Amino acid sequence: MKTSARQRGAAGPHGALGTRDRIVRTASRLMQRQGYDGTGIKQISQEAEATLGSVYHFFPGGKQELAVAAIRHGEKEFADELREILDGEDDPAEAVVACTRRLAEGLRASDWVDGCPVTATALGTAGRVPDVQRAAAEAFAHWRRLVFERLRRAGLAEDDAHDLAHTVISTLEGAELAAQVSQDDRPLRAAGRHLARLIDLHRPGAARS
Amino acid sequence: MKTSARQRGAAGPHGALGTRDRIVRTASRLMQRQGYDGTGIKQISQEAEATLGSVYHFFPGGKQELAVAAIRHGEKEFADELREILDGEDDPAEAVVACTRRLAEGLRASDWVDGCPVTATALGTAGRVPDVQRAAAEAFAHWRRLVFERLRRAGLAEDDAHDLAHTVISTLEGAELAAQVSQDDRPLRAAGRHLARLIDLHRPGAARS
DNA sequence: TCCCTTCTAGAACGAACGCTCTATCCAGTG
DNA sequence: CACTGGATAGAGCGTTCGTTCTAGAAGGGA
Repeated sequence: MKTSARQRGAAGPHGALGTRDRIVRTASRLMQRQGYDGTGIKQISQEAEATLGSVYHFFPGGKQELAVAAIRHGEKEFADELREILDGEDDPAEAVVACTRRLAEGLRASDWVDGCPVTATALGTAGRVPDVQRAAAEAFAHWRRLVFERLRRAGLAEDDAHDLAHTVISTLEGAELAAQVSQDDRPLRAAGRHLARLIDLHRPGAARS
Repeated sequence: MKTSARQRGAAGPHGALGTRDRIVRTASRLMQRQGYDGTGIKQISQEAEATLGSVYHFFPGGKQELAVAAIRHGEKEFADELREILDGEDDPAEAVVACTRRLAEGLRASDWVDGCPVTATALGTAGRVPDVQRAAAEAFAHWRRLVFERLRRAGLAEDDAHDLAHTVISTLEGAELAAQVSQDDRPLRAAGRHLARLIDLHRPGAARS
């Protein structure tokens, strides 16, 4: 362990994380709430209990490189959660409903402030920062693949699973967004019910319309 | 007409609009692409061919008041489009598919830059600017009501229409977002197919699962 | 004619922005 | 001990931010 001996108080709200990790996590959290342009490097360095020098030491590419790292961090975090929930239920439809519940819990617990960690960062930079947009696209693709594999494991046909994975991710994102803006979890609950019904419709042996 | 005689060249890309209208439209368009924090008052005034004095004359509340006006403008614009599309098809499921097609066309035409006019503005200010968030929530509610009324007109039960309106708006928003980030209209096409199937399921006389 | 309101015009302010730069600290190596 | 290189520290750069302020220009009513 190279840097741990150098932690000053070792306390603070950041545990025993290295400086780089603290910066990335703080950047991810702040950009999730305030977007790319709304989050300053100095604010990140302060809340991460790092200094400006450290930020530019670890991210010579500046704010853009930091934003990419923040998006990738958010992507992995949500991917882990998604995997856990999807694998925690026997029925794929119930698993998706559990996802909507988890998203609603997270939103409510943060007073409707912490939405999708990728959306807010990516949306404010639409096209202006190609690296950020590419990282965001990869995040969506990754999450979609997790849903796709879960649906395949439940026996759905490849084409059906592929299309449904698209709609599951889109609807989760949109419902989380609508819930956040409306400060109301009804969009997420409706999304859960409807996605479950869509998945059931494509289960092997289910009645096709 | 009070101000029209005062238009300078009357030319420019803004037609014969009044100064206030030019400012609102420009603000809406810029915030749609760059978000709230990414869009400066000076940029708005320049692109609107107005001056800072004019901006603060019409919007004494400053950037926040201007953002609220921009969101309301975007809301009305999309509401008109939505109403037109929903009324343009006999079948409600086909109408929703037409919506996804229109969204895809708009995105592609702008090189995947112009997404939802409300989302980008509202997301960057999550909770920080209550007026903006309230305006965004009203926009979503308004669009949802349009879908709800269309579904009711097609004979759906009130509860079904209510829940479906939620999911239609959420999924349209999410799929537009995913399409924009991925620069690919597949999310919107999948969303259209699945939403249509959901609506068909709830048509009066349709087989219930 | 003069005044008043409405609207246009842009200089100027303090604050914050992203970023660069130099200086310092410390563990490891010889 | 001196030297090295990763990491920390923050003053300061030029620019832009949102906002304020004063001045002027264009009709309408007296």
